[in-house]
Amino acid sequence: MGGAQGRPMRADAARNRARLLDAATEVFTTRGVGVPTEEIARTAGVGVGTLFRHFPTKEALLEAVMVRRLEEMAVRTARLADESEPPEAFFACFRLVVEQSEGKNEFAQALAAAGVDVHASLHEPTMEIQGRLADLLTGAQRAGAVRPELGLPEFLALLAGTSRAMEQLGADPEPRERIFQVVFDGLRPRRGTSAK
Amino acid sequence: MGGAQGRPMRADAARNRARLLDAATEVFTTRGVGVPTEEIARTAGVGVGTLFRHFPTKEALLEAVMVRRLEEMAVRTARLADESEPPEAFFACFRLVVEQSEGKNEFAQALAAAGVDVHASLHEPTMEIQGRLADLLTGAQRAGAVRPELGLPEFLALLAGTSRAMEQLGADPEPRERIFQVVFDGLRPRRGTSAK
Amino acid sequence: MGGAQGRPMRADAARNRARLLDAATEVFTTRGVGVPTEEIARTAGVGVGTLFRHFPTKEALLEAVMVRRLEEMAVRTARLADESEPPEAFFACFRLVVEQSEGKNEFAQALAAAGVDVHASLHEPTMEIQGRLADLLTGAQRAGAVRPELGLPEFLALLAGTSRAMEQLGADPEPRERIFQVVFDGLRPRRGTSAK
Amino acid sequence: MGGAQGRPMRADAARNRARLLDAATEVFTTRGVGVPTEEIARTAGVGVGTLFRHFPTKEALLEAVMVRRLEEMAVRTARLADESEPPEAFFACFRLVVEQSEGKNEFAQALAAAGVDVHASLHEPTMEIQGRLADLLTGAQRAGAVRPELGLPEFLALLAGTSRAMEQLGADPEPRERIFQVVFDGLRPRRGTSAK
DNA sequence: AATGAATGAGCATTCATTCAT
DNA sequence: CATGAATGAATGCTCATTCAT
Repeated sequence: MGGAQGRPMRADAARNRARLLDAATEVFTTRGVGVPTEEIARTAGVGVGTLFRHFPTKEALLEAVMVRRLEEMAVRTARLADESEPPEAFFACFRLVVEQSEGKNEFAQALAAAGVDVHASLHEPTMEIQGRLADLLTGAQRAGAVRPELGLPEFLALLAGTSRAMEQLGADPEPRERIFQVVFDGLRPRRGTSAK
Repeated sequence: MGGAQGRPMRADAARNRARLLDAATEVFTTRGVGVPTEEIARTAGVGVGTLFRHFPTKEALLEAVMVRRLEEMAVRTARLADESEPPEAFFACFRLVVEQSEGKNEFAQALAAAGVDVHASLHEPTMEIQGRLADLLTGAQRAGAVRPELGLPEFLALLAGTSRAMEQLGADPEPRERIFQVVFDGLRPRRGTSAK
Repeated sequence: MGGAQGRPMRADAARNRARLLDAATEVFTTRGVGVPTEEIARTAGVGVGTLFRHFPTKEALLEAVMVRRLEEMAVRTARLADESEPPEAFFACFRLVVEQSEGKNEFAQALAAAGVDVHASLHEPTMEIQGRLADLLTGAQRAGAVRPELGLPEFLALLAGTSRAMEQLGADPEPRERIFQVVFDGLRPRRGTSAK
Repeated sequence: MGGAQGRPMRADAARNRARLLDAATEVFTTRGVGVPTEEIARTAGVGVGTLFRHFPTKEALLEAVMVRRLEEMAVRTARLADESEPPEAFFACFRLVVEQSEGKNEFAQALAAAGVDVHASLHEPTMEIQGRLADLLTGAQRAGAVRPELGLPEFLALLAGTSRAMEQLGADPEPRERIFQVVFDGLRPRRGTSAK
């Protein structure tokens, strides 16, 4: 599955598609989803027509950007999960997802505003990541590293929230690290609770 | 200060202004900042002309909505801070601000996207709240209830992030409470650290 | 019924609406339905926004133009039918409809291409005119002035066809008159048939 | 004259040209001249590039379609004229032209809208048919079967108009026949006139 | 002061035509 | 020669803002 369509797509077409995705990611992230399509095309170094040949709708472009980010995240999450043991993998993936999600919040809102719910093409990678995160959560909880009462929804909400906090904080690494300390400490089981 | 212009503003004008603010708050919060001004006017039961007489710009209306929310928050924060002692006041205000901020995130982004930085009229109430929050933070830190290494920026970022997490979580109180538990526990000083 | 909406519409708004209809009629008739909306607005002396305030769609404008022509035609047809006796009224209305329909053919095609069938607002005046024409036809047939085997569809088709012929012929009255002679003579009952 | 360029055109090129003409005839007739060129190419089973190699312009394609139809009509008209005597030939050709012209009206309008007048390449076959029709008309008039006062322009206008009437009427043969009866009877000389 | 009609710059999208593969 | 990706001018429509009533 994945990119296996009928024809293999011409070299230049593939390059333009990639350029458009890169440009859109960059522009949407830094300047918001309100930027004119024409500007995205210009940033990618192609004409508007090309943009609309590859993505029939501005919304479709937005979606494709998100799908790609989600897929990348899925791959990296999977790799991290394989490399380390449950508790470490859990926290490493938490960091990864938070950092990869920065600037993506607006996308989701824009998409949600457009269609009734999240689009079909987003569903698959979303589910894949969520499944992996659910496994990491349970693993870390079994290992006693994370409070057992937390469910997947709270975990995902914490990811989104931490990402939002980072957006507000800027690039300076020290304050960012302090935010992670707060959240990670908060995730650990309470002494009294587990000890009793 | 505030609305002290030359004339005291006619009664019906004041009522229209209030209606517009209410309508804008409602509409922006539930349907986003992209809603046409005309619709806000209709919701308020006035014509567009009236809207633009009171707020010279859509952005100005957005700003006024935020100012009002911030002012309300300042008042309620002040009351809370007076009623209880530092550590309790700190956590109570944290809850208050988080709950009052839900749905407001998009506003801030829209405003930030428009002007270079936060606008002048927002500066005053923002400063007031921040000042109060800063006091609460230092008070709680002195009382040993909050990690001493946290600065105001991290605190504000945590507020924004927690609010974001709540937006994602919906209205069910139990998961929301678990989020608060995580963040509040994370805010407390580490055993080892304080023991030294 | 008819134009009786809630409010009576401001004077300038009514004038602009009329101007737009006039301009659209003129421009669509002489240069086809492909002309940009902007040009119609310019011809009417208003901005595009005004055009779209009055007619939410280019197609809606097209429709309104046709409705007005049909309504005018209904009125004039009714007047003619009242002034004269069946056979004369029939032929007089035939001429009238043919002359009023010139240039209108393309409209109908454009509308038909857009929606599946003729739009709701066109239905009423269309039905009114068709009803009147049906009455005229039967009246003329009873008076023995028109071949009895002709149905309403053939009659309407002949109207459209004669109008088309006139479009091709230009303004010179003599050839036009000869076309009418051919069609009118052809409409009369055959000797043999009526003699029986 | 005609298609006599330098090279005789490769076999596959000729086949593509024919396919394109067929596809264009089909598509223009059934769905109007507004259909994108790409779709015509797809229908023909070739790429757009090929279309534009054979016909430098969409308009040129339109023209070529009409030329071919006119040429076919010229051939069939000639054959009919040879097979029968003046009056019968006249009416047979009238039927033929009317039936062949259905759906073609829009083409002519589109072409007329584009250039100032009918294009050069259309001139030759148009003249040929018109000459033949003129001969048929005079022949039928000499034989006393058609009103002598009718000129070629009126005749052509009647052809166009009858064709338009048929378009409106649909495929049911009985009403169509009644239209022909009306027009043919109308074309015959008036008793009183000829009796004098 | 309130109203809502008018305005027009701005945007997403289409499509005839060109050109690299 | 064929292909179909690339192009960008053109178009219908929206919406913040102005202004006549």
